[in-house]
Amino acid sequence: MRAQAVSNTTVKTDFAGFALSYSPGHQPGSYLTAISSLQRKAPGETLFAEGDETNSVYEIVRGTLRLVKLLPDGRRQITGFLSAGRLLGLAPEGAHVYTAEAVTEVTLCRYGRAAFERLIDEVPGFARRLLDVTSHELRVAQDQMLLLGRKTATEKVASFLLLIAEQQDGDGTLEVDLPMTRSDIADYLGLTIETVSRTLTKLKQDGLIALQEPHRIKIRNRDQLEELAAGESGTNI
Amino acid sequence: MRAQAVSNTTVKTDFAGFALSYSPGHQPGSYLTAISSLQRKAPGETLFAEGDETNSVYEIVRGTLRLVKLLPDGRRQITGFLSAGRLLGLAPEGAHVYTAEAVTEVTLCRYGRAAFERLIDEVPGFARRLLDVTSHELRVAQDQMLLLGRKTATEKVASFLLLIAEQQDGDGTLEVDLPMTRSDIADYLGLTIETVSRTLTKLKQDGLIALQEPHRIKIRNRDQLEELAAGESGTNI
DNA sequence: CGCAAACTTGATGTTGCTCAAGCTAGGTGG
DNA sequence: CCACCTAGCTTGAGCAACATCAAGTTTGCG
Repeated sequence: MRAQAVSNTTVKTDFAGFALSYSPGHQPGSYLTAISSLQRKAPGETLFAEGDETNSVYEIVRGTLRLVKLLPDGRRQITGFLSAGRLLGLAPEGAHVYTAEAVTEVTLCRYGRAAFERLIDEVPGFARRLLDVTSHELRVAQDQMLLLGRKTATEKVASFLLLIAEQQDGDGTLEVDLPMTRSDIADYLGLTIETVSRTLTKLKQDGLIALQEPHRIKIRNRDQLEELAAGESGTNI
Repeated sequence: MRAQAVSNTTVKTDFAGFALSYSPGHQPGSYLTAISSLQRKAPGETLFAEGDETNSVYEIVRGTLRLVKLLPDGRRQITGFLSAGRLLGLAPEGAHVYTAEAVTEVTLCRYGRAAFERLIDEVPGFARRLLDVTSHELRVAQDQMLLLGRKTATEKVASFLLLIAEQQDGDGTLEVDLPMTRSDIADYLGLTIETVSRTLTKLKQDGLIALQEPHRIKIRNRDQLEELAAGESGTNI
């Protein structure tokens, strides 16, 4: 594995950029393509499963992953969709607590856990950077708890669309690409496929979004969508 | 503020112990009572509110806090109950993303943010320790997402009782103290007060728990409660 | 002892789930 | 190149879990 063999100085620089990749406006993959421990996964493939030993840390170079938790009878909760620049596999306990699966074709950069751990302890400021990144993820997780526990189906779907829109462009277009299936969206929002579909149809009928193809939506009335997502109950028609 | 004025060496030792306080079996408060920046909150009092500037970091010495997120119309989600040894206020963004309120009488140790930040950067291994703690919190948050999104009311309540039982003793007794109200439990589980009450009554009737006083329950059949909590749908009578 | 807040219990209502059918699109083989 | 076939999406009808509304009851504090 190249990441482990590489000289300390080189790795240090890479990892520093790597951690910085969480800041807004970074260029995904630009600092990583130079490193050779790249890996690919086809849509639907599993990167690692819940319970697996954690012996690697990954950064996503391109594509989208989903993090999945399952109940014994098959009920599924997706705790997040990760795309370029995101880090995963950094579990201090010995085992992964979720399954990571490719949504689209995914390119990843893989690091040996031992080497990665060593860097955390040795590279000044690196642990701090990871702490900030993880704290941010925790904040996002808390927002998601509010969504799952207290928002209505419409509010959930509106929040989801805005979340995806935000992490895709940030600026003008408002054309949003949904690489995941309705089933994935449902399991992310704690709903069923049918409810997601009906809700999207309703948002379309109300003129808040356009839905040409199932995986391509356009936000037509961002303000109203944001009011819905925020849960200002007055707006819930 | 004493924490900021204290010599570097002293603070370093305190904070190291502080971070270590997350390991199982620590003695809450033992290393902190020596530091004078202690603070008390009566039940119901607010430590800080969502949106407030983050200018302090706190460790709980004694008592229980709840972390609250609100929707504009008043719907409430509790993202966690924290007790002795837990750290809060460590938000890398400038503002708190939840409100922290005392459930019971609470004693806290307060640190100035600037001093705390300095320590993260200067004390070797401290950032790493905080990273591990935060990663663990993230793992717990993901479990809670599974609960909120996919578990039934009975499964939620069973999970909650076991969670509280676990963080209270760990060993034999199985007598659990619930310092929070039904309303708090409901807002933690994404349910209503009535559903929580009915579910507890049902668990009592089925002989899984005993409920002498509203805030004191006894686990009578841990195995079956655990099956319920895990969501093995067969067991859901 | 009295009072307010919290809890329990019951009757009814509604959101979102389940079950069921049809539709659409993309990929494959003739 | 077209037709089929399958996975995914949409739509509809009925249902169930949990919410809401409404009393009562208990608890614990002053």
